[in-house]
Amino acid sequence: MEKAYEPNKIESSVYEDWENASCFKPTGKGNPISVVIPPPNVTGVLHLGHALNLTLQDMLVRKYRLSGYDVCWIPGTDHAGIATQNVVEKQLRKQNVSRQSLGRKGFVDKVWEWKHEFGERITNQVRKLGASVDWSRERFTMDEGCHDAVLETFVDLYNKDLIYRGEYIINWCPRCETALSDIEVEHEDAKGSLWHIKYPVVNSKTNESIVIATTRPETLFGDTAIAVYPSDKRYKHLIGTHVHLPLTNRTIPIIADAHVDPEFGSGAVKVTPAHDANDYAIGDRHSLERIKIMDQTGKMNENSPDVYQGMDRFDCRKQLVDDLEKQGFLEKIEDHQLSRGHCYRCHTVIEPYLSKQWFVAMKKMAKAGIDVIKTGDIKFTPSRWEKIYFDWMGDIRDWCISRQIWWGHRIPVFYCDSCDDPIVQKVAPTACPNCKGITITQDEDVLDTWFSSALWPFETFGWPKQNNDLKKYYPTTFLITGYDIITFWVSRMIVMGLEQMKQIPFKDVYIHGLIRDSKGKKMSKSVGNAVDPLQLVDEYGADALRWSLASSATLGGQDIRYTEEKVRSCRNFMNKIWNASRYILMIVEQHPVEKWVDEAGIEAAAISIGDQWILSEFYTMLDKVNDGYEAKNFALVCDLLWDFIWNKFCDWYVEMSKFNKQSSVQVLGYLLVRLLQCIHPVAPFISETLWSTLKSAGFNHLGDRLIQDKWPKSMPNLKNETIERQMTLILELIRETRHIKKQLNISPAKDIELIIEAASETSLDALNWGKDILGFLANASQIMLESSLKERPKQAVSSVVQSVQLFIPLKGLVDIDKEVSRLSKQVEKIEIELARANGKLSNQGFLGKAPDNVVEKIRQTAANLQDEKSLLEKQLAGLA
RNA sequence: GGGCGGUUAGCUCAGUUGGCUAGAGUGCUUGCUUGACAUGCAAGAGGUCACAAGUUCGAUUCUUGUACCGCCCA
Repeated sequence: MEKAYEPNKIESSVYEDWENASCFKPTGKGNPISVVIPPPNVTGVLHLGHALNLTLQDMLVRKYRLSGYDVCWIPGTDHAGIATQNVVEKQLRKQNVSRQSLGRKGFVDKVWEWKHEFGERITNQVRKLGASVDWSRERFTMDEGCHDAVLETFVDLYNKDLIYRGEYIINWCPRCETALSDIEVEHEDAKGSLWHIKYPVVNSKTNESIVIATTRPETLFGDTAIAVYPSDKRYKHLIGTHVHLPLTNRTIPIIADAHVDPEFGSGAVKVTPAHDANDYAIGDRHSLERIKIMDQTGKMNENSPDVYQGMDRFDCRKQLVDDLEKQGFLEKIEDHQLSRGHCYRCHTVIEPYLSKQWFVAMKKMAKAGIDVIKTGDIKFTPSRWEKIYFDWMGDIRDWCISRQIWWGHRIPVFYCDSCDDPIVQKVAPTACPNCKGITITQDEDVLDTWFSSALWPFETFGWPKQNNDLKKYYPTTFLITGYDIITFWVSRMIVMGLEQMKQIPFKDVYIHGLIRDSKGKKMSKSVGNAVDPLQLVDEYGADALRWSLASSATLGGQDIRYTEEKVRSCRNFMNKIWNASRYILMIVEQHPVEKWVDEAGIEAAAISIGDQWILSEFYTMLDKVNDGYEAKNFALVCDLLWDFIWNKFCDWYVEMSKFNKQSSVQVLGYLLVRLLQCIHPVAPFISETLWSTLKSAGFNHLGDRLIQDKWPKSMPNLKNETIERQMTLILELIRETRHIKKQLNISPAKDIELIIEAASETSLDALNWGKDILGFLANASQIMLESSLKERPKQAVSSVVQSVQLFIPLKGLVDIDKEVSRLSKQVEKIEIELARANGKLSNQGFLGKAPDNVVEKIRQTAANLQDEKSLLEKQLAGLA
């Protein structure tokens, strides 16, 4: 074995072996457990958030697999409509090719080419992280099966009046040239202006004008009214009159509408029904005309005066404000804070735009989605996300699902040239069923990507085809994802699962935090603070990265600050495990084992008290680890394993075992095997590698692969609290002895003599069996143990540990003054604690109201402290 | 404007229904080529648990308020 663990030499071959041996496929035995991966964007690259997400799923999946379940974990990728189209378009632009010049079919072909070329990049990254997904079931949200599921759902929902088409104000991205759903718009506070513009009243004898305040002057050409609050005294007399629309020769009416806020700006607002959602509503109430003044790229169109036509909306704003001012229409400009919507894909400012789109009637379906959480059929961890979910679902708006792009599932709606009714069906009709017309065109739009991801938990198992997988694995067992896509994805899967499957899509939803940089900033490519997980895998190994992420996934689901130091420390831990194994193998080589014991034989093989202690500690830890998995407390699981392996097994037991290697070899080997089983879900590569090393080095009883082995069995009979407590005393005595040596500048290696007085029966007991260990690890070849010393040893340094007196005779090295000061300090410390305990015990309220066991504990503490204090004082007196 | 989360050691974070002397990793100090590991070993130092009030025999933990930081929604 190498002196240090070198992950990059072994990881890929280990993974290949698993894959070749079909280790990731369901065994077909045991209770089914099923999971679907949140499909990453097929054209994207893996970031640390994916790494965290995959690690957590893989931990549960591997734990379930070891525990004998029939685990089916489905991988896949998402076609990510707008994002992918943007990426490919950008590539084409470099070759001076536009999407339009290729035509729809040519462009879509290009995207498929791209997908075939780069799609494997991301799945290989998933492999690098060690995710044990069943690649034979890999899916893509645009593959044939998913396409069929999408068509089936669309047609079905349409027939049930749950999908409809209508002309409304939607969020339009003028750069992507498509509609977006409400949640695809990111709102940002921005500094803007409030322009006050004068609209001259028609035929006014007093040359009166009405001043409106607007944040978007360029939409002026689309104004079809001015609205004021009905009882507003300033404007009441003008209601019903008309005003000149500045810079045009149109006139528009002044209307009264109760939704106008008289406090805002001047109290009068311009109404632009085709470019603002509120104005649309006003326009609807007053039957106003809707005039679109921009084209789909955000440029002013033919409905604006000639001079502005073709101008970008923001250039137009500048020009228009300039012109208004020159012609005296601009009253004033005020600073104004506003919230501005941006496209979540390209960050362009969203244009509210009147447009005919397809919608899913979420309002009608939301209640069922809320109920399954209320009843507890679906549980969110941490539960606070349930409230977020309720808020969103309770106030939901219908979901705009049509996108004016080419890459995606084309909407299965067909229009006949000769009649009006749309034909909605999975297969393109050859003739119109109404009028037999044969000129039929398909709807140009594709569906929102999230529409297909919403079907992911059942389309991946073959739906709408009914098959065994679907029967066996739906609903899935759990879902792990980040809180940023609860609304985008989780909520929609729930709604669609209930609608199409009549069953929830998953039972447990674990929501983890997002990964941020070391300063708490969101990681992003454009800011340049994004970290490539693959680079970390190369440098530190996948296991180290996985461990660092899993140990940050606490129950609270807080965001995680990434630091490379953390990964490095986990790499060190992997190396520790590697070297502990290396040591044990060396011992096994020196002391070959004929037959390794199993659970049935380990008790008899645990000869020394150290053996019994470490087994007890191990099984205590194992039970806690099992509870940790139950609670999905990933960080706790990691901490428990780390603490046991490093701080108990390596630091103490392995060191103790050097006292008698021959007798310890069984327990060393027994525990090493079980530790590898325990760490396998978090650190699959190193554990599998060590497993095969062990197998070829005398551990003949091991199965071929750890991944297919078993999770360790609990052994309550090997847990022994007394031994654990007694060992604590021995370890503390060792520590205290080393401490004294250090304080007196005595080499730790120097052999010394120990004189110990243990007055109580339990401590005397502990020392009787533990004194060999004490002597060995504290370098004391002579130990004198008494229940009661006749006199204080002369020329000795002393201390008290758990009411046990410790003397180290050191002729000529004892400095009385220093000893007095050292022991006095200890007394002082104890006195503080003692005062606190006695304070409680003299408090009638405490004695009367605190539970008996608590009172008893404090009594015991006080007695122990008192005891230690007296002993220390006795030692002080003896020094004089 | 509404909601959520956070504030614990120099740094990054745990802390399970209120109860033994508040923990870990990292960093720091000191000493170690101890026959697995310097990616290590040993021994240490380091905290008025943001602040204030309240509930309680008892508050890092529960309630309210304040301050600051972050996120989501409008």
